[in-house]
Parts: sequence; C-alpha cells; structure tokens
Amino acid sequence: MSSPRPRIPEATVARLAVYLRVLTGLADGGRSNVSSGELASAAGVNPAGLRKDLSHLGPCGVRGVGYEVATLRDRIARVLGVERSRPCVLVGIGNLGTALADYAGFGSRGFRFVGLFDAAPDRVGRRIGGQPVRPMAELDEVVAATAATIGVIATPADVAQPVCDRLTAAGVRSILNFAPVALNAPAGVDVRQVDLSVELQVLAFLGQQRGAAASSVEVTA
Amino acid sequence: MSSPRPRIPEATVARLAVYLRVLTGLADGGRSNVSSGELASAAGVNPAGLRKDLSHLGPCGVRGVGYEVATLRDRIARVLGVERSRPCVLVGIGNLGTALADYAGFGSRGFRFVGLFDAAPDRVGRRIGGQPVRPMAELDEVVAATAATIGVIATPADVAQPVCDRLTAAGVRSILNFAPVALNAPAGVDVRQVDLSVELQVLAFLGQQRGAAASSVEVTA
DNA sequence: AACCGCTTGTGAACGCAGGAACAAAGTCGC
DNA sequence: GCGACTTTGTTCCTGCGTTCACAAGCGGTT
Repeated sequence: MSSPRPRIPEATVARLAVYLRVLTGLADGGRSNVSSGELASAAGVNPAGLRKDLSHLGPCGVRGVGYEVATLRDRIARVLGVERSRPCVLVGIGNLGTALADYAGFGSRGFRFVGLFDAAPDRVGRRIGGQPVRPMAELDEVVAATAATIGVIATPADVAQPVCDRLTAAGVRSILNFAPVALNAPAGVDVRQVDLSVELQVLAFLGQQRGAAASSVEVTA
Repeated sequence: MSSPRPRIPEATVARLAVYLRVLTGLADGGRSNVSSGELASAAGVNPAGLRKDLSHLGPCGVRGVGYEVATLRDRIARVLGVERSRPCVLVGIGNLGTALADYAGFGSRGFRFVGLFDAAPDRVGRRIGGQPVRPMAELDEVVAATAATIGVIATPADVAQPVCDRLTAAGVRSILNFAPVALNAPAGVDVRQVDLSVELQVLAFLGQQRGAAASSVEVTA
C-alpha cells in the first residue's frame, strides 16, 4: 500500500470529527466551497490550527479559493473510518441508554446500533427506535453475526467492568464507557471514558474561581 | 484573603473531579487511608501525575503513609467548589434531557437541577424526578429566584444558540452544551462542549488505524 | 534512640499541542 | 499576458502537560 498514514494526533482526530459535522451541514445547505476562516469559526477553533489539522490529510484545498465542501467531507469521513456505517452494540438501556439509542446524531454520523442489551427482564422486549431490547445472553451471538467492533456501556457503575469483560470476550475492540468507573480492558482494546458530571465540576470550579477573582479584586481595590 | 490560588491547570481540575469520585466511593466503603498508587490505579492515571495534581492543593498527605480519605475528599470538594450543592437549570427535555434530569450521579456530586425547561407545550407539565417541566417563559424568574449560575443545554442543535442567549441574559455564567454546535457566548461566560458522537468517531478512527496497522504488518511480513 | 523502609512532594527533561508569521500557489482583473 | 490579491500549507517558536527520577520526611522496629 502507498498510504503514508502519518500518525494523526488524537486531539486532531477529535477536531476532524467536528469539522466533519460542520461540513455535512454546509453540504446539506448547498454550499460547495468554504474557506479555512469560515470553517474554523463554525467549529470554534483557530484558522491556523484548522489548516494544520487538515494538512495531516495531505493537500486538500486550493490556494486562493478554499476547500471544496463535499470533497473535504468525504476525505475526512474516510480518514475517520466512518465512510461506511459502523455497527455498534449498546449495553444498559436505562434513561441514558434509551437516549443514546434514540439519538439521531449517531445514525447521521456513521454509526448504527445493531443490538440493545439489558440485564433487567422487564426491559427486555421493549422496542426503542424500532429495535427490541435483548437479554444479555444474546450478546455474543449478535456481535458475531453483525461483526460489531464498537460497544457502548451505559450501565450502572458497579456492573460496568463485567459488561466490559463480556464485550471484549465477544470480540468488541473499542468501548465507549459512560459509567463513572475506570475500566480494565485487555491490551488491543481501546476504551474511552465519558463522565458527564466531570464536565459540570470543571464548570463549577471555573465559576468559583471567577467569583474568587472578583472578590479579591474588591479586596485589593 | 490568604488564599494563594496557584492557578490550577484545567486538565488537573478534570482529574481532581475523578479523584473526588473515587475518594467518595472509598469513604463510603469505610476506607480511611489510601496511597497515591492505589488511588491512581482506581482513577486510571499515573501515580506521579496524581501526586503532582494534588500538590496544587498544597501538602495534603503524610509521607510514608498516604492520604487520609475523608480529609482529601473534603479538600478537593472545596477546591472544586462543590462542597455545597449548586443549583443548575436544564433546557431541552427530550430523551437526553430526561436522562440528565434523572441521572443520580449529578445529585450525589454536588449539583441539583432547580428548573427543567422545554419549549414544546406537550412536554410542559410532565414531571421528571419529582420536578415539573416548565415553559421557557419562566426561565428568567426561576434563575433569579434560585441564583442558578450553571445552565445545561440538551436541545436540538438549531435552537441551542438562542437558548444560550436567553440563559446568559437571565444571569447564567456557565453553560454545559450537549447540542452539536459551537456556541457564541459573551465574554465572562464559560462554555463547555460535550459531543457524544465525537467520542465514537475517535474510537472508529483508532479501530480503523489498528486494522490498517495489522494489514500493513501482513504486507510487510 | 537510631535505623530502615515506605510514601510523598518536587525538580528536570521530554514530547506535544497551539499560535503567529511567512512562503507558495492559484485566481481574478486589467 | 502580467500583476496583485486571496488563501492555503508550512515552519518556527512558545508554553503546557506528562513522565521519570530523586530528595525529604514520617512511622515502625530493634
């Protein structure tokens, strides 16, 4: 293969996902060209940084003109590996799990849930977004049949680790964990952690710091 | 004031929130002491980094022994500004908003929702977690009455910006945004963005990269 | 009372991300 | 056809975050 694969930094990958979303919106709106400045503004980043991010994909713009929306969108989608829809399984169909299963943003961005699982018998059989909630016993079978490589955990914290073990045993290679615990996964399995309350706590800290700074100004004044 | 306030890095603040969660769990389990190694393992970080994070709070451990769980927990809570419960308002009571309003993790970590708002008339009046969904018209009144400084946006993307404007106009100073758009907020207002599908796309990229690496090994082998 | 082992706290080096400035390149106008 | 303008791609640099490694300090033991 001639693919250079120049090791794209993870921070850049996360931003590429944002650019992809903006570009998709622009394409749907009929736009065909866009400049780095406009794209950066819509994505909330610095124009120079955006160009540096895109430079990891090789030259994909035209100097003096900008970027072609559809071309850039497709290129980013291919780099991110979402040019084809990827099958995912979701474990834990509580409030959050239901919201995730119903979230249209996943489907429009290259992900589809091919299996919803829960351990509670009274949740099994309910239909969410046109799909039935299945018992955990069917997990291996579904993962094998659909070749799903991504698993999402939206269970309570105390069962997240066993669920992680079952997912990896079934063949899942990437896990997105919403439970507030650090997961232990075998080597070769990527785990990403999303803790909703951590973000709130960072906000609380920034807000308190701002308040303290204001009052210290009063004191020093 | 004698508080030095040595400018804690934001990355450290985010990890402090994780340490706080782990410490709360340890305290509930009856543990009184913990070492940096054990704490780091439970939080999924490097022990040296954890000690450096804690060093921003001043000396709070005992050499040769470790950290006292309850003391450290209280100190981190005070630094983060969550030693008292903070009032928050939530706008957008769809699937995700309902999940957030019901999420017990917020309440146990120093946040309480004092107002749930939605623009859709058929959602107004429903009760979620013991609270009624209110019409947007009551937003200013509730923010003023409760002195809420934190707002959470869980609306569709196309109304997130106007909702942000209304929140800031009502006096909210910190915003947690789940809608997939970059918000424009006035100076002095902190905005944090959580895009659930970005995390999935990073996973997809890592998975694809791993697959490509494996096949290139085949080729070179 | 002195020693030894364990753990914290800190200092230094490394690597990475972010921002600004500059050169290359293509287009539009004349 | 030529020049000027616009915008990309790149390079340098500064600052931050992370990691490793060591010195300092405390408890337990003899």
